Amino acid sequence: MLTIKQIEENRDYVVERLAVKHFQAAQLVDQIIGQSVARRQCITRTEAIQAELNQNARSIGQLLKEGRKEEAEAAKQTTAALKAQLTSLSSELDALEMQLKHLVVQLPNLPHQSVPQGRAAADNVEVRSGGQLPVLDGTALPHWELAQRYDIIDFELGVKITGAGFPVYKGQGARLQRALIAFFLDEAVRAGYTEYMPPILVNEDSGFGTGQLPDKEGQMYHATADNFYLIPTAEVPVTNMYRDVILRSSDFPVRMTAYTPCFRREAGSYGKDVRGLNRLHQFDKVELVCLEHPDRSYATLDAMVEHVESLLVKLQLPYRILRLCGGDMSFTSALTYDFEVYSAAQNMWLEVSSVSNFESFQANRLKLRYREEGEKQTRLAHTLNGSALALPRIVAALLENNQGPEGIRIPEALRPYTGFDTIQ
RNA sequence: GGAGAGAUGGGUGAGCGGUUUAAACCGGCAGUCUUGAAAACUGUUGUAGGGUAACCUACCGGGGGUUCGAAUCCCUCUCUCUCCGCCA
Repeated sequence: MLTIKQIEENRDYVVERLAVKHFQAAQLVDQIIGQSVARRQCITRTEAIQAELNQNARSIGQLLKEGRKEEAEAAKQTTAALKAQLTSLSSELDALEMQLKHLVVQLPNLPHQSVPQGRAAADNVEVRSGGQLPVLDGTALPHWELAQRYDIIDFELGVKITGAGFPVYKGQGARLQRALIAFFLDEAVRAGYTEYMPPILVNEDSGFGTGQLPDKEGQMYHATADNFYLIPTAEVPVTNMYRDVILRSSDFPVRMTAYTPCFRREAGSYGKDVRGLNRLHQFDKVELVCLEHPDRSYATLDAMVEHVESLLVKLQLPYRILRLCGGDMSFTSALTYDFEVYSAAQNMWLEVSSVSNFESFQANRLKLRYREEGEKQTRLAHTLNGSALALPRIVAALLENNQGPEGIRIPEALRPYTGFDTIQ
C-alpha cells in the first residue's frame, strides 16, 4: 500500500498516475487526506489528555508518599472526567484509523513513468523478442498428446489421486522436471542469488505481508486445522523472511532464489486455456526475489529481465518480452515485464514469467525498511520479484517445439541435467 | 496426543504496583590513544506517531480487565521451549 505521507504530499501526482491504471482516484485520495487531517487532530487531543492523566497519577503517588492523604483522594476525583473523555476520544481515533486504512488499501500502486497507456493485453508493448519460431509439419501434436505418446505426464492419474490440475510426471517427464529445477537454480546462483528452500505452508501473518490476505483468500488452499495456507508462489515465504526488518543501506542488494511447488485454486477458468499444462493447481517454479535501495531498483529490474531472458536463450525457446500497459498490470506493481514463449502446436504465446518492481508498495505492508548510513530515520526498501521460471508452460513449449520423428529433442544446455538428449 | 516452563530492546538477561525516563553485560557506531590493529578508556546506540519548537504520546508476544497509576496483578488467545509418547 501507499503511505499516507506519499498521498498527502503528492495529491495531484497520485491521481494523475493512477489514471494510467484506469483507476479514478481523485475522490478516494481526497477522502484519505480529509481522514488523515481528522486523525491527526484526534491524536493531538488524545495525547494531551494522556499526558494530563500521567501527570496526575505521578502527583498522586507523590502526595501519598508524603502522607497527604486527603489531597491525594481529591486528585483522584479529577481523573474520572479525564478518563471518560479519553475513552470516547480513543474509540473515535480507532474508528478514524480503521476507516483510513480501509481507504488506503483500495489504492493500487502508482505505475512507473515508462508504463505504456492501454486497457488490455493487446496494448502491451513488445520490448524485445528472440529465438526462431519453429516450422512444424501437419503431423505436429499438442503437448498433452505428446505427453501421452511418450508416457511422460499422466493427467488421468493425477485426477484419480487428487483431481484435475494435478498431473503426475513419469519417467523422462519426471526427470525433465528435476533437470529444469536444477538448471534454473544453478543459473540463479551463478548470477549472484542466494538459494533458499522455504516452507510451502505459511501462516496468516505471512499471507497478509505479501498481500494475498485478506482480499485474495480464495486463491490459496487453506489447511484449516492449523490455519496454514499453501503458497501460491515462493514470493510469499521468501519475501516474508524480511517482514519487520530494518536493513542498512550497505546490505543491498539482497538477492534470493527459491524453488517451490506452487498451489493455486484458480476457480473459474475453462476451455483450451486450461488444457494440458497450460493452467494447473499445482506446479513447480523457481522464483527470484530482490530487496533493493530505491535508487537502484530499476537497474536491478533490468538485471532480472536480462537473467530471465538468458534462460530462454539457453533453452532455445522463441520468446518475447512485453512491458505491461497500465490496464493489464497488477494492483501492486509499478512496472512489470511479462515473458511469453511460443508454443508451436497450440499456436499460442504462453506467459512463463512476470518480473515486477513493487517499489515501496509491498515494503510498506511488510514494514521492510532500511537506514541510510549515518541517519537515524528509516525509509522503505524496494522489493522486486520474478519467475525464473515457471515449469509447466516451458515444458509445453519444449515438447511441442522440439518434436520430430526421432522423438523430442532436449536443448543442449539441459542435457547435463537430464542425462538424455531425446525423449523417446 | 500427555505434562511442565516461558515470551522484555540487535543478542543474553534483570525487573515480585509509583525516580523504569526499562538495569547490567555483550554486540554496533563515534572518539581518544596507536605507524596500523588489538586492548583500554570516553561517549553514543529501540520503533512508531504528534508538535514550529521545548517537548509529548504509545509500544515489554496479541486482546481485554483491575487501579489515581501496570512490564509487574487478573482473564483470555497465540506462539516458543523442555520432557514423555508416536513418527520420517
